[in-house]
Amino acid sequence: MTDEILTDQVIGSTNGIGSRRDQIRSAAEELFRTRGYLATSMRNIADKMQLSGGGSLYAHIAGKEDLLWEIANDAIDAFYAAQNEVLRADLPPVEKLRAAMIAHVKVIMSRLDAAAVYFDEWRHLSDERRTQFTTLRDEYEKRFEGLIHAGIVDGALKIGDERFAALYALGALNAIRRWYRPGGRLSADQVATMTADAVLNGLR
Amino acid sequence: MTDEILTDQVIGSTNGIGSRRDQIRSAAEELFRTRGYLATSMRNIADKMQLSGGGSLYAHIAGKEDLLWEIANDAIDAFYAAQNEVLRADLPPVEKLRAAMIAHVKVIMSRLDAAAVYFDEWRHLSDERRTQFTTLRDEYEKRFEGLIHAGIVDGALKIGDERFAALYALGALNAIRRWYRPGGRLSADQVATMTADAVLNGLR
DNA sequence: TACCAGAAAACTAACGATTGTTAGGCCGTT
DNA sequence: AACGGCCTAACAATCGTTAGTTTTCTGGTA
Repeated sequence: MTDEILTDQVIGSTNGIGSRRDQIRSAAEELFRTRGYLATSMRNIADKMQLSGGGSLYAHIAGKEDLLWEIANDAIDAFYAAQNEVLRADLPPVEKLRAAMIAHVKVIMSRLDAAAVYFDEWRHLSDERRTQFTTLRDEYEKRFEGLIHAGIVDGALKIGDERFAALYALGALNAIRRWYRPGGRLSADQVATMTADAVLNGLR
Repeated sequence: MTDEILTDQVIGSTNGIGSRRDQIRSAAEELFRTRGYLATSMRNIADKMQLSGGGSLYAHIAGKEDLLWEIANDAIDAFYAAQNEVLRADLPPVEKLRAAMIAHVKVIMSRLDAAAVYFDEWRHLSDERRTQFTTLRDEYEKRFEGLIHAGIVDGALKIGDERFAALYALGALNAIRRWYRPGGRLSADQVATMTADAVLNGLR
């Protein structure tokens, strides 16, 4: 959003493997998902980076919560970007809803670590940041609900309760992160289409 | 299981409002859901009980993790009890599956705090207890999958992938705990039947 | 009813461990 | 020489838990 952040991102991406800071954030992402934010210590992150003490990390970051905050924003950006692309497309209402659901699920499957922060660990953000986060997330979900509304108006969806339909749809989609793992029996494409179709059939 | 425990339960239930130990467990349940297990200190629990220090709790309990363990088992027992009642009934396959889904959702809605432990906080159990927990939970979900299998064999469900169907169904049902609150616009009965029907229609 | 002994519950202070974070020094590269 | 990256040690705060003491409750005796 700000010039500051944009500058950081450009500088950080000058070498191929990602800046040291990005590496730290990746390590934190995985630990935050597998153990949880509070159960992950700075020394755990340092261990994963093969550093011998949590203090070494502070040459690159300002604090533990900053990592959580950056990951949460990363996830939000990914969901918005995928959704915006769908919203720009010229499709009939139900097709657009289906595309949005598939896009949503694909973000989850391609970013399982960040998704864990987006769905669970965000509550450990500071008060101010937590409010910012939920505001953006609620807006995202509201746009999703708008697509369902359009589908009902269009007549393709017969479900009566719009609010329930949105909660049900997002709940069913988000649950994927609990069991999907890359390299499993079903491909990401298969999981995405099967899930989106199951939700759509459920609302018809 | 042991005489000890049975005696405790009998003694603990002699007064109307529940034993002090039960009150502590209730307070812990709510805090574990709203803040998370690791973010809840013994002093937080004591505060909620209007006690002036975490030490006071140890006249009634052996340790913090015991609270988590008891709540997790409580939740497991509730799910099993509801499922067993359905399994005993003499119903056609799809009706039985539908009844099991409704029963499952109703346990979640009537025990939101315990459900949070069942779905999220259990991972902070000790290694041994965590293994015991997941074993029981997996068995419960396997029985659920059996009902879906029966529905497919019966011909009422047309979904091809049995494993996916089970994961989708449970995921959609479990998501309810994220937004349902007692006293809301929709009654528990409405939410239960609407959700079960949406899932069934999705698998047909 | 008044009393008292024993138990149960709660209070307070302290413990060792772990937490996030800081500061100062060391080493290799530029 | 200067800098970035890492190491080590230490800090204050907070954690679960323990121990010792005091308060409160309970039930039987006078």
